[in-house]
Amino acid sequence: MKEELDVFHRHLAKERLKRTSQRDLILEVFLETEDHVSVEELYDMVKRRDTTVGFTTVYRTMRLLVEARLAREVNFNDGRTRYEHEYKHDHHDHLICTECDALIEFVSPEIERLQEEIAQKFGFVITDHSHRIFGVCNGHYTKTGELPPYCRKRQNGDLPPAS
Amino acid sequence: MKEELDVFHRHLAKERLKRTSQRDLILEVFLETEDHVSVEELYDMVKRRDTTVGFTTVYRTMRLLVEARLAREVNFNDGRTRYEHEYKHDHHDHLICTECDALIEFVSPEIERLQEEIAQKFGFVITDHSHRIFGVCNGHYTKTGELPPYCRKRQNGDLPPAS
DNA sequence: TTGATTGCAAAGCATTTGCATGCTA
DNA sequence: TAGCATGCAAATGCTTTGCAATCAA
Repeated sequence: MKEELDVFHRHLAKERLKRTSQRDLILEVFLETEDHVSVEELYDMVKRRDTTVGFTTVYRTMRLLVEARLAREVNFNDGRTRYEHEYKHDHHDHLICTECDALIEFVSPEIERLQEEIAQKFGFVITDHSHRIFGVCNGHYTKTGELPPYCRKRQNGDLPPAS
Repeated sequence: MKEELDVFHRHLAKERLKRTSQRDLILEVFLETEDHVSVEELYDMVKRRDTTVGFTTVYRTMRLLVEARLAREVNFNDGRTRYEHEYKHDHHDHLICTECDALIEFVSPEIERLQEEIAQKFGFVITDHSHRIFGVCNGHYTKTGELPPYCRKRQNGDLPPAS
């Protein structure tokens, strides 16, 4: 927590921006959740600690956190941008259950390597990527209906079909 | 062209929906472009042939084409949904240049296989996936500034950074 | 005939912007 | 003090919906 705050403040200083209580609070609340929060969800959480913080400020602060490489935008096709921790979190991709709010993070060095190969073949320099696998999780096709333990719940239950 | 029209009409019949001149025209125009068109772009193209067709009808027809598996939604983070041909077009993913409108389609059976492995490991049944690699294409870091020939132009030049 | 389709206008949503006020450096 | 930040309201941009008129089956 301490470390991320330092990173943020250094970023603000570098950009000649100002440290404010709102910005600090939003970062603090963001760091406390391991969920993939939307601005609205984060706003609700922030509001519980300080009712005066505005919606717009959360939007603007999330942009700053992305610039400071503390947050990373993700999109699960539910119509809103979500954010996950980026600082000292290895890159990963997502398995997304379209039947429930199950979400699994996965890492595949082999896929990353193949990506590089492909990019190289076409003369591309990769800056970023987004690999989303949509499907149906265990709990939704097995008879028990139980969610596998590694299926962490998402915040919003309703995902439209994949794009 | 003929074949896709048949597929469409069969889909309409199956769903007890009606064949209309607007729907036929929109499909026809969609099939004529190899671009990843947005609804707005498609609407403009349709308008040139029939000025009476409405915006809403294009939206609604694209939904039908997706249901009929003639079109596939894609999203390049430019704030609008785009569509590409799906009928008899093998699945592929995209390399997207964030500096220009270059777009490269790629296929990687190895990545597809690894995806399956990962999904299986987590008890997922894959229904769909979206793998987008954002980066800078050849023409934007080589001295010549020339676009490689396989960089097909997109319609809109301004892509925001990757999500 | 009957119910689906159309096109317009209006509504919905997530996100951004304008601006007067407030606060950091 | 200078100018960045804030929060509200209004605007934006894409997409959907309500509805009366129209049209396919």
